[in-house]
Amino acid sequence: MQEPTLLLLTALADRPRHGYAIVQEVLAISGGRVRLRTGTLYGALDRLLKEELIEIYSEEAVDGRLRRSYALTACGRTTLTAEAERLRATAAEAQRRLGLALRLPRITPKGATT
Amino acid sequence: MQEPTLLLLTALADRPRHGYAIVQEVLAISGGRVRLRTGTLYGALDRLLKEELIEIYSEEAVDGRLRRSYALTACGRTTLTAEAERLRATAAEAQRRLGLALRLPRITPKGATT
DNA sequence: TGACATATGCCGTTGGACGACTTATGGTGC
DNA sequence: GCACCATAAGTCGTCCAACGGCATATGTCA
Repeated sequence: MQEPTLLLLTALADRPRHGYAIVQEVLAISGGRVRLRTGTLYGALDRLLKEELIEIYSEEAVDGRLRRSYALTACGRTTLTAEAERLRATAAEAQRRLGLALRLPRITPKGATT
Repeated sequence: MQEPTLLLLTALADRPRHGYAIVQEVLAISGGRVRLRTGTLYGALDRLLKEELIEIYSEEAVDGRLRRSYALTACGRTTLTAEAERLRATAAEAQRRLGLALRLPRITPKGATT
């Protein structure tokens, strides 16, 4: 699972949200770093609905325009929990290894002037 | 940055490694979950060389066959550090939100028999 | 009136990951 | 002696998630 998808699920973790609110929430979660494109958003929503990780929570007509809100399914919650744990472990291992780094002699293959 | 790439950089975080050793290391780091295909590996190595996140550390001829080993550059190390921190923060936020989950009434949009 | 936020959605492109394949050596077991 | 697996490096075509751009519509504020 890639970051945009994971952030999307995270945005639904505390409560259901509609499309535009998801974009705002992902922006907040990621500290302004990830601005979901609507192409990514609705593509991902369709995919996640198909995979039954999310479901339509409500459909209201606001000014004759459909407003859908989406929620995590139980399966989606389980998946997000697992993904978050996997991510945490991967990040921890990377940080551990960065700390372990050996101070190796720097070989300069092309005879660069060091 | 996607997971395979991040794991590849992580595999180089403690010391230089050649291609096959990277595959083994990524397998270990990920707890047997991620088996890098050689297509992914050499594609990523080429890309990361171009981006100067990694460099060729040594080239020895073993039995007339070239064996290259790759190392993180300073830039690669910085990037990996940043990516790991970003990942850690994302995972933490997901876990926090999973804990925050509201117990909302379950709306069953299609009149499903609960 | 024009700009911007809110809000939903489609479509074509791109790029990273993937699966399958090739080549080569050395060791282990039958 | 031969088959099979581990080690080792690499290519190529495909696929799909993400992306950028676009269309559409309403409400609000200057």
